[in-house]
Amino acid sequence: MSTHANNALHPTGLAQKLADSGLRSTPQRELVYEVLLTKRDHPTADEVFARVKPELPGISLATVYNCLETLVQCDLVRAVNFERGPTRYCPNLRPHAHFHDEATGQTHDIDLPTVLFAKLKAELPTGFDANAVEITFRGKAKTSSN
Amino acid sequence: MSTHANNALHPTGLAQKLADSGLRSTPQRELVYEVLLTKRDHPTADEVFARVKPELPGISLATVYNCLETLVQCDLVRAVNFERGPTRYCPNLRPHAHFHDEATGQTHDIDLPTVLFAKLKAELPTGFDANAVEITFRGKAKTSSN
DNA sequence: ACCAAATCTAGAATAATTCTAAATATTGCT
DNA sequence: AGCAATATTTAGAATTATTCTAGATTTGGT
Repeated sequence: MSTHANNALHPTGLAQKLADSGLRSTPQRELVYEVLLTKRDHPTADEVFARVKPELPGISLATVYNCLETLVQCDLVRAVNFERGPTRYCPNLRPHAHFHDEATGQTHDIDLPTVLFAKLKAELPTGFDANAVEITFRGKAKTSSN
Repeated sequence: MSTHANNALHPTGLAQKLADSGLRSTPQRELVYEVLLTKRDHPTADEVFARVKPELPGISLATVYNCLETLVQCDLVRAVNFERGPTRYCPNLRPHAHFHDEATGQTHDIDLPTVLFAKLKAELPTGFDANAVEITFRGKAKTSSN
C-alpha cells in the first residue's frame, strides 16, 4: 500500500534518529510521531494530544509539546505556522510548500520542484544567505478529496 | 531624498483610503501610519506603541492594535508573521518577500520579480486557486547597512 | 448646540505556549 | 541486583500577544 513516496520512519528508525541527537526513545515520543504519520492533516498540539490520549491516557499536554519540539529538533517533523494560528506539525520532510484553504481552514502540502527553491534563493541580493525558504499559498481549494 | 520607489501615502491620501472603507481619519490612525512609514523596520504593535506614545501620550495599546488592524483592512499596511513571533507591520505594498536574519532578528524586505509570484501560483495542482503567496527566507544577512 | 455613530480607552479575558519543580523512569556502573 | 546520575514526564503556574468589553470621548451632519 506504499503507493506514494513516503518518509515514514518507524520505531527503530525513530529510536536511531533520536539517539543521534543523544535522546531516548520513549513511548510518548513514539506515539506522538506515529500519530503524525498516521493522519497527515497538520494537526495542532491540542489535536495531537487528543489523538494520543486514548492510547496513553496519562500523557500530559506539556509532554506532547515536548515531544513535538523534540521531533522538530531531530528533523523528523516540521513545524508549520500560518498567521498567528496555533503551530501545526507535518512529518513530510521533502521540500514543499503549504496551501491554506480559506474556506475549510485545512492545510495541504504542495510539492514543488526543488529547483524552484534554488531559483528563489538565487534571487536574493548579495549579502543575503538563506538556509531555508518557506512558501505559503492562501486561497480556495476545490479538491475532490473534500 | 526620494531615491527609491516609495508608496508613502500622506495624510490626505490616508484619509481618502480610509473614507473608501467608510472609516474616519483620526489623529491616532494618522500617527500610527506615519510611524510605520518613517521607520520601516517592521515594528511590532508594542514597538509602534512606544514610538507613538511621545506624540500622543494618551494613546492606548488597544488603540494601536485597532489602528494597525484598520490599516491592514484598508490595504495600506501588511501584517507579517514569522514563526509565532509577534505580528510585525510593513507599509511596503509592492509584492515582496521577507528575509529574517537569524543573528539579529531583523526583517528585511526582498523585492522579487512579479513574474516569480505568478510562476509559483502556476505550480499549484489543478483545483488549487491561490489569491496570495507568501515567501519567507531565513538565514544570515551581512549587509553593509548593519 | 445636539444626536447618533464612530472611535478610543483601561482593564479583564483568552489562547497558545513555556516554565518550574517535583515525581518517574532509565541507564550505566559496580 | 542495587544505586546513583541523568533524562523524561507531569501538573499546574506563568507568560505573551492579542482580543474583548463596556463605558467615555470625539466627530460629522443637522
